[in-house]
Amino acid sequence: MKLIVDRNEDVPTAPSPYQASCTTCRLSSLCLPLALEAAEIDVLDRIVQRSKPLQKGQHLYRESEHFQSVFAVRSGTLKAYRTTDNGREQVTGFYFPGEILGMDGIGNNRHASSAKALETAAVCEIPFTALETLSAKMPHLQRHFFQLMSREIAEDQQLITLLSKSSADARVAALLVSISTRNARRKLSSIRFRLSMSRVDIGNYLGLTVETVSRVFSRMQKLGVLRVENKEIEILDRDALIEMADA
Amino acid sequence: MKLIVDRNEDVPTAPSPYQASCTTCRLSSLCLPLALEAAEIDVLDRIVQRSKPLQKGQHLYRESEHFQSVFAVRSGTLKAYRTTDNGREQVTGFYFPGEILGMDGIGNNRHASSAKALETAAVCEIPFTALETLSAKMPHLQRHFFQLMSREIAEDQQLITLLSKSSADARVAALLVSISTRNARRKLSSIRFRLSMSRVDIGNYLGLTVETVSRVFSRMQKLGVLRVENKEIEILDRDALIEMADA
DNA sequence: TTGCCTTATTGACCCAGGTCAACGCCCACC
DNA sequence: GGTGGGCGTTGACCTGGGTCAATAAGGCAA
Repeated sequence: MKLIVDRNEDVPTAPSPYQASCTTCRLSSLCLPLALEAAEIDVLDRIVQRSKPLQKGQHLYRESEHFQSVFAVRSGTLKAYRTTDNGREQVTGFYFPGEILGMDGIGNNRHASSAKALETAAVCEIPFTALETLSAKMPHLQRHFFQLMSREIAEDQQLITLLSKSSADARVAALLVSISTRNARRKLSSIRFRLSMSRVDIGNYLGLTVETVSRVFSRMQKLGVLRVENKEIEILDRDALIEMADA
Repeated sequence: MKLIVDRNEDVPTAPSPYQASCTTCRLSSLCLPLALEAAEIDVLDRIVQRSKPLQKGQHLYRESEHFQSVFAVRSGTLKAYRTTDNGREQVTGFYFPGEILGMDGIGNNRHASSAKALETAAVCEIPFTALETLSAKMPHLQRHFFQLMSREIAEDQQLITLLSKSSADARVAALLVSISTRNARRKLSSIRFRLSMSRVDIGNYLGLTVETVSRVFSRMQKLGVLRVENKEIEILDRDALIEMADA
């Protein structure tokens, strides 16, 4: 039997192609416009570029390409990853609707990672020089963007902590709790959802092999913490999961 | 026999207590003033607060304390670390002269990590609201601060990559190369230096036990890549070390 | 100087998770 | 609606690094 899950379609409501505006976007409370006043949102809106959705597997940008913009996810999921000197791939993050990616490129004017769509995905492109100019004029925006970058640092540090010592169980649990929490922010179910990423991506992100990820899922299912059916996840015991995440 | 190492004393040159100014500071080419014009540096200088040096073991700030300022290291070394829910400590970074720390606190107005001096250390305090105000007026400063934060993100991602899959040898090698490179930026020897952090801190930072760190040092010494005498390190074969770092 | 305490090294043993291999199941494409 | 190729699961075995323990070597106080 299939788990029935409320899918987040994130369909733009306006008629025109790829159209949407920050004012009407239902993600504006998570995204850049947060903390801006109506008039300010209009100004921001004018620099944001919306284009045709990415297909699954398509790149938004690639490592070491010239950096020009940061991006906000409107729908779908993307993964960011970098390639090590010896050719290994390392997933550094997953990005869901309302989240911003590409900020790691500001430092050296080239992208420090690649970003690829895990499913059909729509993004808003925010040209960085325009954002800078606007930030200098709109203190709220400047503040908010500093905060977004800071949070990305703090989240990376959390991942560092996770990778540094935690067991395989704790890593997987932590990822599931994170996805669950982020779903809740977007008013989606925090206990039933569809994993848009493959086991390979999960393992790569968490520093584990596919086999281990698979075994952890099986084990958690046996313990009655999760229900797993392919990519569909149901969290049966959230407290236990949170417990496992910091063991 | 002891390795003889040029120590970086970083003594302020001016007479007044803890005095220094961004204009005369020999680290200004690495630190915030970078990319600013002389007149702009003076303005920045006026918001920077210098205070009495920290003693070894003393905290600069603690996790979850109210966030007010970021800090630039003037001399000495600090480590940043966070405490996990289950009480484990995780070192998230080491900070050398010319580097900025505390940026992870901007996101939620409280410090996301603690910072502690590994030896006597002097820092410049940069009140964040003042920095924000100044940034809005000085595009170069705003740009530079965005870049600094972005680089912190990119560096954290590099650490994530390191922790995710690399062997113990690769981790230690990568840390040594990093310290070596950062020393070079400060015009110090890139092949002979003193580790200001303990083996425990190194292990904690790299997700290894003290024993493993110790064994790696011994092994590298046996291979003729390093010379290790307590905290004094001499890199004998930098290329081999770089090679090991991405194995 | 002595002595104590913290930090580092080394060895012996063990285990979580990696590796290798086989297999089943989806689903995408003829 | 069949079939091929990826993706996921499971089992058996192996190994890098963790754990535990003993010892050495600094470093600081008195």
